[in-house]
Amino acid sequence: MSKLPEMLTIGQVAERSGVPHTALRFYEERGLIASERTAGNQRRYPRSVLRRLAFIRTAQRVGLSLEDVHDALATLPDNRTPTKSDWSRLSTTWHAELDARIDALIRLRDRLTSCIGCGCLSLRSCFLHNFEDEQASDGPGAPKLKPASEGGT
Amino acid sequence: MSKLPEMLTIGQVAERSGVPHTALRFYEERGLIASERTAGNQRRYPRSVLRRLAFIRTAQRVGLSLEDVHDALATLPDNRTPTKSDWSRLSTTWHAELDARIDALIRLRDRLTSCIGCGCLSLRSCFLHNFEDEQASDGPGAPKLKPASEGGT
DNA sequence: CCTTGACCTCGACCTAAGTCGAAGTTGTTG
DNA sequence: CAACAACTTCGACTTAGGTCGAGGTCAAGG
Repeated sequence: MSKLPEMLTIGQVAERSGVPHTALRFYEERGLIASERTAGNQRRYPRSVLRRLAFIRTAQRVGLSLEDVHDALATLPDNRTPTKSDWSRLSTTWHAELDARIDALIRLRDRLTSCIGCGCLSLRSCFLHNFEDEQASDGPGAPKLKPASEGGT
Repeated sequence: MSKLPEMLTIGQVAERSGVPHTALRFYEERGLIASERTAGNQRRYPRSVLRRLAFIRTAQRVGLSLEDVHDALATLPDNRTPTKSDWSRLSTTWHAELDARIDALIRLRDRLTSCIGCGCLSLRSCFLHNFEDEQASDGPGAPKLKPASEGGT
């Protein structure tokens, strides 16, 4: 272990993480990542930012908002590489979130499948037919329409 | 079964579906739903729009874009209540999509779990540690960042 | 007939998650 | 030290998915 540079420039981070430099500044503005500055005001990122970014991107891929991610990352320390227990704490939260999403997707898929498989030409008793009522029974005003992120507490 | 009204006003649809009337007009503009007009230019929706809306909202909940939904719904007939085979065709497509998403989520969850469970305090060999390299090996320029919709062909 | 509420269009505005370009500064290298 | 790539900020722009309000029309009841 000899030449691993301590701090990375924004360009290096962009290349290594696959995240555009514009997005990196954007994430920093949003408080998702942090950097130090050189005497000449240029950003220098610790290597740990790469792990943070991997986490952010992964979370996004599964449909979580940057705000959700921000909240989760807020539990990690800013100024040191996260320890196992830091990650563990975070992971536990996300595990539940992921479970919930997986569950919702599976239920949707299975209902769709069983409806189509059930042979009910009239669609009278099936999911697709009745779904409207389930929706309606949320009551008017209830669905405040955050379609892709019901996990955020 | 006597008094089911043939056509619904936008207000009725909004109430029954839980979708705000503003969104209904928006969806119509986007070609996701359709209406007829009265002599006085007011919208009248067939009851089947409720099923369409249920479908749209459900799809959104699992993270699909309105464009994806639009493409799917384009396979349904505009002018008659969809038959079983109409829905079946659509459902088949979505089944694959849902499977893919479920799979991605499960893999993420399990990797997260095994990392935390593995006891690797150094995080040296685990998912979170190595993930950055996976990301980087997509190559620069590869990730064009549609974080939540990699299913759209 | 007149009121009232539901409806119409249209354009402005909103959040999220960024991108793009201009104009100026830094850092590296011949 | 000059050149040039990489960096800086800032504001304008983008797409998706809508919301809001103004100003006008339609429909139903008294």
